[in-house]
Amino acid sequence: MAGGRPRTFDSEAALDRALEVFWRQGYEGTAISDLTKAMGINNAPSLYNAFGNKEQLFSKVLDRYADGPARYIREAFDQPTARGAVEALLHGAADATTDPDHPRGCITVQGALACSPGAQTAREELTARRAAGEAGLRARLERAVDTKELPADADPAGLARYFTTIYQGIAVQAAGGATREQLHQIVDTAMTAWPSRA
Amino acid sequence: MAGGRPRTFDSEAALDRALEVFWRQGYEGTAISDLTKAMGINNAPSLYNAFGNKEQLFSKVLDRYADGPARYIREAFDQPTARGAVEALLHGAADATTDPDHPRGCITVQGALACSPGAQTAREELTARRAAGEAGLRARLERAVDTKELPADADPAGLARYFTTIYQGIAVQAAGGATREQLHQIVDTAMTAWPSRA
DNA sequence: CCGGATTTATAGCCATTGCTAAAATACCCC
DNA sequence: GGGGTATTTTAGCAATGGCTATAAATCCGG
Repeated sequence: MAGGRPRTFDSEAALDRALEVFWRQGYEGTAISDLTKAMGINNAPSLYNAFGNKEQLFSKVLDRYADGPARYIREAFDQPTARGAVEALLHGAADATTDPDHPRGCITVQGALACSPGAQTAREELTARRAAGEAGLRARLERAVDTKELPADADPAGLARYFTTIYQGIAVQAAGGATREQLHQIVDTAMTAWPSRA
Repeated sequence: MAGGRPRTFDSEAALDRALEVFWRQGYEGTAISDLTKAMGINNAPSLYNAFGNKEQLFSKVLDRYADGPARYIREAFDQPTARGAVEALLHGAADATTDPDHPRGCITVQGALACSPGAQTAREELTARRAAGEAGLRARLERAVDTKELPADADPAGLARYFTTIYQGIAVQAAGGATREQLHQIVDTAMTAWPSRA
């Protein structure tokens, strides 16, 4: 009743299940036994054999997150205008963080904001991913200055930080129980700060 | 070398030490042994005797937080104008979340955003405290409508959610390493959304 | 139908988790 | 100085943490 060749086991589906658990419980609140149970893996050794240790699994899960539930982030940058990109990003966040098919909030924010010394690596990985998102937004806004969509005196770095702050605040609000409609309204208010050509 | 009457042990100072640990490591990332070490208590039983269990200690720590490092929040509401109150609140957050004498961020946000089922009580307590802060802000903004500082068609509840979102986003930004100056700039941008008397 | 490769499962590592009963100690008041 | 009280200590509970060595079971290629 044991063993055999690789059963072409669907590791993507398993990662999706692991994502749900990490998303809901955070890195430190998730035990290996929680993961094996959720992933349909019977024993811890099988999990370690397939995905490495907890940190490595978490990293793979974050990749899967970016390609799945958070794909809207990358897609937002494809909008023709920078303003459209920011709107797609933030309204997408309002939807994604309240999707009834997933835990509330954003794993990148709530996965490991504060944690014990033993989880610093996970925390730093999340910090880096958040910084990467902000940097991508800044790049898009810089381009908008070049194309004159934004005035020459606009501050792309400052605006990127502001809208990233909105994004992260939305994640906290969602984790606290805010409704989807309330979050969309927050986005509308936030967009008020968009620079007008004086 | 053991025992004795109550040594009028300074429990406030001990709570301040516990606050530092919970603040930096979160509820679930903090072990009782971390707390006893930081608080200058030799044994776990002494801690339980003095402060109850972990949840109760956490709650006491949050009270101490509200009266100490986060006192600026209550004080912000004393500003003569609602706009002044919001500015005091958010600029105060920019300072407090980057105070070199304390861990970065806000314990109310990063204490237990996502956690295991065993820490739900702590999570719910933080959620409630965040909601209470938002409710206080809403009340202040409703008063501003009454006094005509805000236009009659302003939405106090929506504005309170927006500025609370900024507040919480600032906490995440601070935890991620943003500088104090960057946070103050975010606040300035956020205040752009303040309703103007059309 | 067997040998070799591979993945399972069993069992257990060592450390720590939050928490507590019982015993030992030190203090204050009389 | 003795009695009573309060506290600290020692020791340990049952459970779990992440992780792994060993061994059993299964499949494939031949």
